[in-house]
Amino acid sequence: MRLERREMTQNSAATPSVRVRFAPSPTGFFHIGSARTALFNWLYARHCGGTFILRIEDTDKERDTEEALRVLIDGMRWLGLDWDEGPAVGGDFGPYFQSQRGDIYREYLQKLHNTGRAYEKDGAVWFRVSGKPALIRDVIRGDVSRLEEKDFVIVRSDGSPVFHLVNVVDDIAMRITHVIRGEDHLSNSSKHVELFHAFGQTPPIFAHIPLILKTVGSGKMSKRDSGSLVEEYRRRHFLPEAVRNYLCLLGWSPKNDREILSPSEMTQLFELSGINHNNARFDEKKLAHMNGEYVRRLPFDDFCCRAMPVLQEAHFLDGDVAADYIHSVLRICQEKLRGLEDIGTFCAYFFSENFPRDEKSWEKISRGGEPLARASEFLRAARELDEFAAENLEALVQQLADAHGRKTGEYIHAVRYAVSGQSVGPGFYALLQVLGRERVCRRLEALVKST
RNA sequence: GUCCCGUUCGUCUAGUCCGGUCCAGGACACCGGAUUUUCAUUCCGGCAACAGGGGUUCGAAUCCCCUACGGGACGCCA
Repeated sequence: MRLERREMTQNSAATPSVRVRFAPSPTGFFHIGSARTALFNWLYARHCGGTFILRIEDTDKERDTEEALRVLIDGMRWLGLDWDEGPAVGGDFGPYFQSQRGDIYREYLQKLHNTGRAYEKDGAVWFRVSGKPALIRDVIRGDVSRLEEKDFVIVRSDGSPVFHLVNVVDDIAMRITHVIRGEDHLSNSSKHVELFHAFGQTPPIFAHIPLILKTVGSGKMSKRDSGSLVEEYRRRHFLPEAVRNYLCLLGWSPKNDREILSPSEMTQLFELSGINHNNARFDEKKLAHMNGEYVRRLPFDDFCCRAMPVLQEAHFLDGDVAADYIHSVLRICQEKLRGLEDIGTFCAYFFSENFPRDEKSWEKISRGGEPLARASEFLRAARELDEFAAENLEALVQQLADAHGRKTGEYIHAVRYAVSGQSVGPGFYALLQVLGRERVCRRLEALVKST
């Protein structure tokens, strides 16, 4: 795979190898919008056989960067966005933390002083603009011209360099070919283009991607909005591949009506020119739907591996639970789950006698018949059954229904509620078989006696 | 206020560059039906959009202009 990519770049000899970067500042959160920016950079690098760089813009000393960096790195890894250069992996253009690049910034700043483009005022260093409109070459928007009218600060009076300067210097020093970032930076880009020219450099190609808007209300999504943080989905046991898949479809489309895409399909089809121009509203329901689809499609073994931590977290496995039993439960539940986070409520009655009961379903069942009577009839018959297996149970319910002139559904509803407290769940007969005769009869007895 | 970007079903989008095959396709959500057990699974069906107005053209969702609306940026934040 790696070799193939290298070959591809060599074949398109005229274009230098693509180098893109994701340059977050560690704030302690990994915003879903940042994640998508990272994803688009990653996809483009992988598509072109280029290099994906992770650069940490940690110029704010106030924050607890240790912990904040962890959130970022964990989030990136969780989403499967591996970087070729950056923290933990190194590279030829480091260091990859801006807090460690002071000498490089001073060196570049000197160039601006030498050419008269930088001057001091009020203790800060200012950049002298050219007075001409900057041309922003953007693969998504086309050419955008913008006049940067006023000089701006590039080094604060406390000596620390400003974002605009370090961003451009790093992009030059790291030989970035494409700057893929949020549209909120489009207006900044005229400043950056001016700086590139002042350093005697051709600016990189820009790709300003549309923003992600709040689900309801106006404005872009912020970290305060529900569902806006990557770590939240991780905590809720969403599958990272589902989150990644949803994110790549927000502002980009493979143009063939396909939605579930494997990573290799994604990287193969991804093009910057195919990115939309307009902002997209975030839709948690669609994400949840996609997550459910991924969960149901998981190979069973894989599903088990991912479900185990969820069972543990719900304390379902605190006692001694046989591995076979767990597997049987998971086997019948997988096809019905909307997401791993539902396991807590969906599977509780398999592991505890102290499971929640949905009173509303009971009322509904009671309105339509006499569930207690059906439960008693079933209980008597179930005790006598030779073998407590799905086929036998199905035959038994059919017999009861025939004998009493009732619908099988009446027995099923009553018994399901008695043993699970729910009106929904896995296939009924499989459910009983997995629970086993002893547990089923005990729960039926409890219900019949209690009323 | 100034500058920049945008505008197809409620939402994400295909179609726009290269005008006719689009009385606009897919998906989520919603509504209905089927699976003679439910359902949150699966299958089938339904609802629903080219922001408005002017051009150009035999013909415009697609090209041009204006208006309206939405978004972003205007920091010694990043």
